[in-house]
This record gives sequence, structure tokens and C-alpha cells, in this order.
Amino acid sequence: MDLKFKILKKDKDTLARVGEFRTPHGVVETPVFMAVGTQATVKTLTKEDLETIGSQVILGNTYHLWNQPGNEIVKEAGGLHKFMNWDRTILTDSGGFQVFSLAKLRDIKEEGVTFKHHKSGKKLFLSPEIATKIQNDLGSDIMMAFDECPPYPATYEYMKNSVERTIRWAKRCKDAHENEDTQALFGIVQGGEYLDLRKHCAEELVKLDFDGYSIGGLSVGEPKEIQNEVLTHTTPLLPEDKPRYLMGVGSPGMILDAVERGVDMFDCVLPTRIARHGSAMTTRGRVIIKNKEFERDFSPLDENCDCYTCKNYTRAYLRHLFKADEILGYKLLSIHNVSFLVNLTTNIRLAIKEDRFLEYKEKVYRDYGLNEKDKDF
RNA sequence: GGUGGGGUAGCGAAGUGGCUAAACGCGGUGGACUGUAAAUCCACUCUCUCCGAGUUCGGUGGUUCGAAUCCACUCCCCACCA
Repeated sequence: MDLKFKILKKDKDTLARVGEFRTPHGVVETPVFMAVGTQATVKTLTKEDLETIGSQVILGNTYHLWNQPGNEIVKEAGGLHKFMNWDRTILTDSGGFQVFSLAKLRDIKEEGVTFKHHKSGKKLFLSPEIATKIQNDLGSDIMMAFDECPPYPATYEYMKNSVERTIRWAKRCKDAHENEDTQALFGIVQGGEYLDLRKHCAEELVKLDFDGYSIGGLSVGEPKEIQNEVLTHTTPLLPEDKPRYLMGVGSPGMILDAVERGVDMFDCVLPTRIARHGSAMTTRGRVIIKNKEFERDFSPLDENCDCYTCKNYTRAYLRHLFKADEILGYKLLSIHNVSFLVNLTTNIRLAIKEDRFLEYKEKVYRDYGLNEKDKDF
């Protein structure tokens, strides 16, 4: 499905751009940060929470929903939107990341990937055709081609084989796609740190004419310099008139660096995961809320934030919730962290529109109190 | 008063002659987390000048090359019986 991506404004200094695309569930303004809701839930957050935060898009996961509750049940429920009560845009990952994250439990072959389910021990087979069928059943607005997210580091030879297979798989996904009028399909550029493989992969995928292009296989342990180098060389190879999606990136600094290099979409479990683990992203850096220094800190988590959590609760209270193992803490930090990244992308759009993107980027870096070499960026 | 059980690091609790500064859990203090096998995981948590050394297992005194572990006395706690 053509997302009718439109560029509304280009930055004067960089490849950053403000754009918008349209799905059956609304208009999405880019750059956008998308919260991850693997199992048909952004952990701890309700639809209302996400709407208040301003989430335009959330993710679901093919592999996990296939296993539980099963794509047929979701289809019977009327699709993923109805099933989980989310009427804005949904993007589904294909299971390609599970080829990476469940590496110990799977075996890759040309035909597809065999997994041993981590709970049931059941043998599962996922292929480009099956992953596409599942996503057709789920009814997401944007589907991902089934790929291999390769590990870092990987040898050139390994990566070359992997990339070639991912390209063949991308073609198979495109051929298997049955709802071309309602669901967009993105190809995923792989190639690790090898720029010639990235180039080759991008060119081959572009020939297949996808509705958008993802950059995958980053944020898997490689240094930030490599991420930026790969982006610098890869985004220019992707069509300007299609959305570009950097998968799995959610640190504020990397989002800014990627927007600068022409990326439009981001997703990451980081805000929700670290929230449940007691950390918050704030305009002045990361805060580990359990730390003793916040015991008597009756100020908001982030004085520059207007999210529900920051408007209503203090650091001392949030610390108390975590020390006392109270579940409200997970929710309040999740609300804040997702808000933080959604607000960041909103501010990025504004800055680009006002021709001050680089200035804004530098301010965020400066306020965070970190420099570009820090891992948090 | 009698009989039995027990006193181990902040708490709970292993350990009954050397491999024990003492398992493990909790608590405490730091840290990690990036297309979610994650309300998870890691480190430290007697003292010091932290390589290394010094003091510990209710108290005191013994036995022994060596004791949290064995013996004697003693002080507390619990249960049951009077």
C-alpha cells in the first residue's frame, strides 16, 4: 500500500526532514518515535495513556503474537487494532529480530527459520511466506519483511550470505503479500558494518519497490561511530519519497544523529524496559530513580516535562514505589519515558520546520550533560 | 524448679575440627538494559593503608598444630512439664 509519504520540510543544513504518511488508521507525522507493544500491549500502558502521550504508532510482533494468542484468534477478533483496542497506526515486526534475540533457540535455512519455543519447547517454523501471512492476519498498517537481524560482530562472509538471503526473503515476502491495498510492506536493509553490503542490499531492495525501507541490524552492540557511519552511507541510497525506518533505536542521541542523516521512523523497547527497571530519560540525563540521592527529592522527575507523571508525582514518591515494589512505579516511569521520546521527536519536527535542527540537537546534547561519545547516545 | 530445643554478619538461615570472613535468601548500595524469553540481569555489601592484612560466629576459660564447630562454667531466648 502506498503510504503517500510527503516531505513537508527539509532541513537547510542536514538530511533531516519533516514528513507525513497516511495509513488506514490515520496520518503519521515524521520523524516519529513508536513505542513497542510486542504482545499486543505496550507494557503497563493503556490506550488512553498512549493517546495522552501522543503516540502515533505502536508496534506489535509477528513471532510472539503467532505463538500467543495466535494470528487466527487475532484475525477472528477482527484484527490486531480491534483486539488490543488501538485505532491508530500499528506496525508489526516480522520476527526477524527474534532470529537474533533467540539465536540459541533457532536454526536458519534458506527456506526459513526453525525455532524451539522458549516456553513450550515446541518446534516452530517461520518463513517469509508464513511471516507475511501472519501479518496479513494481524492486519497491521505497516508490515516488515522477514529478515535475519545478524549479530555484531559478524565476519564479512557471514554477513554477505545473510544479506543475500535477506534480499531473497524480501522478494518472497513481497510475492506472498495479500493485502496490498490496506497494508504497507517495508524491506529491511542489512549488511552490518560493511558499507558495500549495505549498498548492495539497499539497491536490491529498492529494485523490489517497497512502501518504505528499514535499516536493520544496528544497535546490536556495535559502537556508535559505526551506527553513524552506516547511516551516513545508507540513507542516501534509499528513495527520498519513501519513509526510512531505523529499527531498534531509542536513545535520544542516536535518534538525533539518525534524523540528521535522513531517518524518519524509530522504535525501541528502551523507554519501556528501563522504566520497569527503574530508570528514566530526562532532559538532564538518565536518572536511576532508586538511588539514595532521590530519597528526599520532592521535585518532578523532569522539570522540563509536562507528562502525567511529571505533573503529578515527585522523585521521592517514584523512588518509594520502586523500593516498595509497587507496580504503579513501572507505569509512571513508562509514561514518562515514552513521553520523553515522543516529545523529542515532536520537538525535532518543530526545529526542522524552523530551520534550527542542528541548534536544537546541540542543545539536547548539552542539556543531557553528556557528549557524543557516551554510550547513552 | 524440671526436661528438651536454640543463640552465626542489618534480618532470616546453612555450616558441627583444617578446603570458612563463614553457603543461600532478604535487606542495603552502585550499575546495565536499544525491531521485548527482561516487573530482568550484574557487581559490591565485617574492618583497614583493601596487593595484602586484621578482628569475628552470646560470654569466659580450656582441649588441639588448628575451633563457629569438641569440653567446662556462665548469660539470654523458646517449648513443654510442674
